[in-house]
Amino acid sequence: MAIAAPKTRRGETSRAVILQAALDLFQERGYEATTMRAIADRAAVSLGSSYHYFPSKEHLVLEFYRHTHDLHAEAIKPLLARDRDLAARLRGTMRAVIVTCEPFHAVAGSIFSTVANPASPLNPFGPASKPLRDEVVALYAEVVNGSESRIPSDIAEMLPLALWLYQMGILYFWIFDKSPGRLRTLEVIDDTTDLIVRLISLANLPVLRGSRRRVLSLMKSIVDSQAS
Amino acid sequence: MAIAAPKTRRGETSRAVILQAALDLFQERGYEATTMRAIADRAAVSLGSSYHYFPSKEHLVLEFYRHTHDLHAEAIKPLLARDRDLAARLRGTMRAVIVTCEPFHAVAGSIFSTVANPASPLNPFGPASKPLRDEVVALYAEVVNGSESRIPSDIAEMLPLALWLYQMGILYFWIFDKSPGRLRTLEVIDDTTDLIVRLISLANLPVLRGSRRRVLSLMKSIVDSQAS
DNA sequence: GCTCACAATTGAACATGTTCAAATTAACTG
DNA sequence: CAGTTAATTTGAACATGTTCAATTGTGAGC
Repeated sequence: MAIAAPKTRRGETSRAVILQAALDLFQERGYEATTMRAIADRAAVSLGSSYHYFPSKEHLVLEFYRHTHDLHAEAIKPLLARDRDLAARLRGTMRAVIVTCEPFHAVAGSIFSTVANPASPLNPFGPASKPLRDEVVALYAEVVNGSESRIPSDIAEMLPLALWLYQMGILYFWIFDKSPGRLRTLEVIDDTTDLIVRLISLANLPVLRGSRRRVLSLMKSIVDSQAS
Repeated sequence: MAIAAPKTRRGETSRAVILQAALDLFQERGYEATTMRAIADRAAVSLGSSYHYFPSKEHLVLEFYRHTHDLHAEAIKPLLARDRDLAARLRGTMRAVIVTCEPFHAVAGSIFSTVANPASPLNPFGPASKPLRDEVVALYAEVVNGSESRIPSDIAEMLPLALWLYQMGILYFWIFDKSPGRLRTLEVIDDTTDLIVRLISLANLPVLRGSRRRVLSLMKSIVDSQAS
């Protein structure tokens, strides 16, 4: 799907310059307001050329998404190297998500809806976004595994995927957040990360064993059925 | 938002005929494949006329959504009148959702993404969809209140809204469900409704009191902040 | 029945995502 | 360096959602 990799020096520059123009314009004007013609103009390239490297406008969004992920991964490196407490790691990671995305808040609505569209091959569960999805899930695996908390293996197995979903939920909330400085989202992050860590520790209680087993096997079966 | 109510006999017929054409075509060909021109053609009306009654193609989707809700509400009436067991009521209601929507499965992806778009005024949390949202939440309130289960009032207060969200989650899963007869979704419904009922009853355990309070106050604060 | 304000209707025009066949340029081979 | 192949670039053409000024129909008040 990541069609038409450049085969030439010139091609590489073109691709890069188009992508940069798109990222800039998305940020300046938002997604809908940015036309493919405007992107081509700013990149000093013809309309057709843009389509040579990016099969659709949506594919540029996917690149945008990747861009923010890279920023995010970079931003939390120190935290993950330093802190061993699961709650702190999770909280820091989530805070970094929205801090990283803050410059794009105005655009994020369109981005999100484009990516969430089940009809699009770019949707988060589809094949086209698998590479990026795997990276994000791996990042959460590191958040979990690098902590000193001892997490039961059945939970640890599913947790990264669940946290990836959780991140999407937080982002969706953040998109709607009209509070000054998006402080509301930060509060929600603090509350929910605490809650998650607490629930994980509670999951060992005998009364919760049954539900825990059900939840995990449900998640597992869902993941498996999607994989096929 | 529901712009331009017909003021005339002729106007009413036109609106109805356009809507019917749209619903039919959405079902026959899917959302994207149905052009506004095709709708106008089938309705034997000009392109401009369609826009007189429906400000955009998305608004036709909202009508589509309302249509399925009405079907659903009708379908579960007997169940809600008969059965008093919460698990049964919830399970039946959810099963009816996907049975009702089954004819539209092919279209549902586009519908969902259109409606989920945070940038659209039609998104489920926005003002334009409030009337319908209120109806759906009220329906889940009836599911809960009509049961014989004694549900703590703090939970009962939030539950209908939570179930509305849950329904959207199930629909999202169902859209991706490729299993024959969408049996996978039915299984997931059975599992999750059981789980929900069980968790509600567990919520009275002393160890869970803290988490329960946190979850509910979090939900409440989110709802309140959205309302303003 | 006449008139007039307003509703309803129309279709051309516009903006924008996308496609494609043709032209141009780069890279490689002998 | 000449020639050939493949990558790149181009801009015109297309489809479709949307807008709007102009036209036509309708019904209320006299």
